[in-house]
Amino acid sequence: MSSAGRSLDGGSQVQVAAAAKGIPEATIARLPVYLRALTSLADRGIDTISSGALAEAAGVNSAQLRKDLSYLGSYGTRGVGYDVEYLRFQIGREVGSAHEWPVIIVGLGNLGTALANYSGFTSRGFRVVAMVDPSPDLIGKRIHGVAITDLADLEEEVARTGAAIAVLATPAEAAQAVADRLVYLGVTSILNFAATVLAVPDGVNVRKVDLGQELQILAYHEQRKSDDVQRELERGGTAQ
Amino acid sequence: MSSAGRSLDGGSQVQVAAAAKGIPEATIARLPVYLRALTSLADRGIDTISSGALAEAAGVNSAQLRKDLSYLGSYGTRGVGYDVEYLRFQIGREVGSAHEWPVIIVGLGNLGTALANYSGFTSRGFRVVAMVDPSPDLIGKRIHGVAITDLADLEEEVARTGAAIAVLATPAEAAQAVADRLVYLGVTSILNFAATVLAVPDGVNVRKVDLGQELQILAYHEQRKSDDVQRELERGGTAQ
DNA sequence: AGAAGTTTGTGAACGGTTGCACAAACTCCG
DNA sequence: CGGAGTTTGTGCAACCGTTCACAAACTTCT
Ligand SMILES: NC(=O)c1ccc[n+]([C@@H]2O[C@H](COP(=O)([O-])OP(=O)(O)OC[C@H]3O[C@@H](n4cnc5c(N)ncnc54)[C@H](O)[C@@H]3O)[C@@H](O)[C@H]2O)c1
Ligand SMILES: NC(=O)c1ccc[n+]([C@@H]2O[C@H](COP(=O)([O-])OP(=O)(O)OC[C@H]3O[C@@H](n4cnc5c(N)ncnc54)[C@H](O)[C@@H]3O)[C@@H](O)[C@H]2O)c1
Repeated sequence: MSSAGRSLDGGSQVQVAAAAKGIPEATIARLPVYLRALTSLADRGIDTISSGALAEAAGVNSAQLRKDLSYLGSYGTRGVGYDVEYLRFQIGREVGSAHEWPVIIVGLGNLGTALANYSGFTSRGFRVVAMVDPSPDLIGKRIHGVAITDLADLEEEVARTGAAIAVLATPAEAAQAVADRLVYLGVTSILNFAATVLAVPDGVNVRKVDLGQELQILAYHEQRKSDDVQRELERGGTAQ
Repeated sequence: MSSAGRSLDGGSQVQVAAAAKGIPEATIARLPVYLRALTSLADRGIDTISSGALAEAAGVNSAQLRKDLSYLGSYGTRGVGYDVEYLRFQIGREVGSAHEWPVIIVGLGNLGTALANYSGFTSRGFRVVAMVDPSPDLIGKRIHGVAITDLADLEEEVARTGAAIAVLATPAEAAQAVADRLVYLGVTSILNFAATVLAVPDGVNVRKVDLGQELQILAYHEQRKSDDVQRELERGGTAQ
């Protein structure tokens, strides 16, 4: 039960909910980066910026930035640039930070607790409205004024808070079962920290964050770097 | 100082160290996923698997899996499949989990501490050999037998441990300065958790993990889901 | 007002990634 | 031993994402 249309994930985090309107997935992934850069600029009192400067702040090519923004509309002025505050508003509206999203965290071990304590959450339009864990040691504890409740009460908590976004920080073995329950309860977005591939029906978006995977990608490149040095030494030493 | 060839990051995590040999970056990003699936299979006593079954476990298309593996060599047997243990060894060798990589963590607040406590680290070929933080409350504390040292001793710690991979979990404001020092000390791979764009010279690989970004991508899709419902209601109500 | 300078928005070319479809290579069974 | 069945490895075509390059639209200066 509950492993219908797949829509799995695996390395490339691309999966669309239904038939998309038009903005490419790659662009969507960059919008938050632009938003952060704009916020930083606004904080420093800058109110107009060119695509070149904003692109540099966001770490992308300026043509790419302009193309990305062009999917949202024509919010710049030729010969001038973009109004920081206005552009921020427009991207924010697109990304959905107009209203505050209620989020439920499942699993409050090492990682889940760190996430719950994280303040950067709030400033980006998310609020942790519920936290559940089966451990008696954790139930009742409060983080930022919200109490941890029993995993058994997951149903009530989701219903009570209306959270559509869940953060999964349980052991890998438990992740799929929890995800199934969440999906059944109407959760349609899951951020998965457990090192496992989640099967969810179509219409549910899953993004995974896998620290081990990231490190292994870095290790691969490290490996190649030392391989190269090795090869160079050999070439120098025993010149064929 | 120290912002030479850029090699920045921004949404799409693609950046190659030098001139790559041949394996596409997209494939490299999936190898750890395959590795994890193979380990899980091996634990369950399965010793042979077809591309179809492995692809399902990894959440990818079977043609893609076969193509990915073909970059490494011909490790399968037609009509049979892949030997789990052998394939695991081969991918592991490629990814660099043959030897254990020393890793230094900078910044041991909420997140850094959670990472340091994380055991899944070790099982994937990484060992936290040093942890530094400027806070007097943290210096001297031990996690898994390793003591937290003063940020001022960063130079000695990197030299002593020979770590080429660093994990950055400092506040965003401090990240660039720490990265500059790390790069100067010879660190060539950085996993960045701070919500900021790092500028590093060519030859240094940066991967970033940004929880806020991930949530905002999910929020975007949530937004569109409710937009769709909205539009449908309107269409039903005031049928033009 | 007109010319020179600046910067956006986008068509078009390019390069990388994915998935199909099928020959080649194997196993199994009669 | 030969034919049926299975599964890999890969050429190829479609797709997606990135970057170049330039006209259009604006500002500024004279
Ligand atoms: N800690 C890290 O830095 C880190 C990094 C990357 C990935 N992860 C992954 O994140 C997950 C959590 O890691 P952690 O270090 O916090 O582990 P942890 O063991 O500290 O915490 C797991 C928590 O989940 C709870 N739990 C157990 N069974 C549950 C269930 N069926 N439903 C809901 N909750 C349940 C436990 O009570 C515990 O509080 C793991 O899958 C881990 O692989 C952790
Ligand atoms: N906690 C999370 O769940 C979470 C999630 C996503 C991103 N982040 C990001 O990760 C980073 C760390 O988050 P956190 O919640 O652990 O913050 P934190 O404030 O709990 O920890 C930051 C740590 O960095 C140390 N530090 C301060 N200045 C430093 C410097 N110059 N060099 C080295 N260390 C320094 C501090 O002493 C502290 O221990 C932040 O950039 C945050 O935005 C955190």
